[in-house]
Amino acid sequence: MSRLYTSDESSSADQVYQRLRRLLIEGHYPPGSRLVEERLAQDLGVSRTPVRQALVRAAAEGLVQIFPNRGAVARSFTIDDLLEMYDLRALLEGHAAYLAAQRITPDQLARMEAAAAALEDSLHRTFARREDEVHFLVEQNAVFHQTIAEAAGNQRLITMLNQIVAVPLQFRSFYWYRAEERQISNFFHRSILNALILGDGDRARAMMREHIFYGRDVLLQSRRAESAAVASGEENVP
Amino acid sequence: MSRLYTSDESSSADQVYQRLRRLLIEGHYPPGSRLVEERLAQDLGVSRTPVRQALVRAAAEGLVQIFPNRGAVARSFTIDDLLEMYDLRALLEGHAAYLAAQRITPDQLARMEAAAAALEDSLHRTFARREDEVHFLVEQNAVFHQTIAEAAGNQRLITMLNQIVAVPLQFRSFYWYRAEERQISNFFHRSILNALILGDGDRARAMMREHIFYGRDVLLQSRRAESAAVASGEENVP
DNA sequence: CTTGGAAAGATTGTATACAATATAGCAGAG
DNA sequence: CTCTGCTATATTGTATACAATCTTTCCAAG
Repeated sequence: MSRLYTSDESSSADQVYQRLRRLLIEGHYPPGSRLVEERLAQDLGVSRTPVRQALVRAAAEGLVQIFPNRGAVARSFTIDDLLEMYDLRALLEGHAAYLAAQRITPDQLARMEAAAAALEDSLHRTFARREDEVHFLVEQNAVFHQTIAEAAGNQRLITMLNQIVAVPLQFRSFYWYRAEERQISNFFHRSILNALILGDGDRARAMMREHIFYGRDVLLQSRRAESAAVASGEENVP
Repeated sequence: MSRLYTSDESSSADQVYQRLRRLLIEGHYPPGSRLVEERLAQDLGVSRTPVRQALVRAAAEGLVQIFPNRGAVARSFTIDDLLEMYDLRALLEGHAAYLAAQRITPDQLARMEAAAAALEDSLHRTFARREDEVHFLVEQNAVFHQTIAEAAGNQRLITMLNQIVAVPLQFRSFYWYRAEERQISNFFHRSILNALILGDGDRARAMMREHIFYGRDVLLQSRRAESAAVASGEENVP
């Protein structure tokens, strides 16, 4: 029997899905907005067929909600939703850190070290646009966390984390605004890194959990401030 | 704006997905077999369009693998895959049990009690067909575990557990064959139940983890026996 | 002025047709 | 006899057409 491809999935209207996902995460199609298939098809330059598949997939991932005969809506997150997700994230990433402590390779450690250093340096750098800065920070942060998941050596854990972390950036970007929070975040990164170097899984888990709960609290704080602002007369759905 | 439906998803070719899922879990279309769209369409009495969507969804859930331009295959699980899944299941269900200890309602406890009792009684009952027995046991067991997930009060946790537990029954059914293992399993159920009644989250988690690891070990043992049998000249893919 | 209901419009759900791609089988050269 | 390349077949991927369903609008009755 001829060998089937080893790769999971790639190329073609899988790209439609990737683009849709990106659009959702980056905040075009804001939470709560309707996702009319024809419109998406035109935006992405394809027919409705691949769009539909992408929507089904995004729904399975929790990024959109599909109401039968009524269409898809970019998922909106209540505060309770965010609490649930962060709770699971702490559980899963904490576990990932625990596992990683016993298996991480020097190469992976180096990658994490580089990401942590980049985040620290960025405090003293200036960027052309605020957007660029946020993008850079989000990316380096993703490298740090994804490397841990990778080092844990559990493919399904990686998949689950990708699902959980796929919350629209909109909700997370403010996180990177203030210097104080970034410094604390950097401190957590260093603590986690140290624990991993020492092979101390318990400590790595504990620090990772605290790191994530800290992020959650910052998010909720700003979320509350935002909803207060909205309550005073600001609208975001056309 | 008129209120959108609260229900998540139901009715229509969502049913195609449910049926496909069932077929996969129950072992028609055994692991590794090709899932040709047209054939599935005929089997289910619809066109390829809804079948394709169901396949995409099943792929997102990990039940099938889709190879671009080459079609879908009922996912086959290596021993490592099973280890990964049980590791996560212990983590997630353990956490669910921990959370449930603080929030479970008398009604939910009663449901679990009934399921546990049904599993105990079944040891002394006779069924018309072995199949019926396995079906009954799997169902009661599902009630027990799903109620805990429900009591944990985290919707996303429920979703994730559904994904993890969706391993083809084929792999799990043997689990119910021997009386000794069933007795031990029942004992774990009672231990978990007690911990929940007492509101002791730590113990509930610990017992749940052991329960799941025990199931894993039984599974792996029989899996190894089975693969030894296959090695001696038995084929299952036409 | 509000409410009920029917018709028009918009959008989703499914089937089918066709294009793109991979697989298998066969022929011919080495 | 084996290996390479070409053609035929099977299957997937996408677009489009039409049916089913929901939403909105408008008008009449209360």
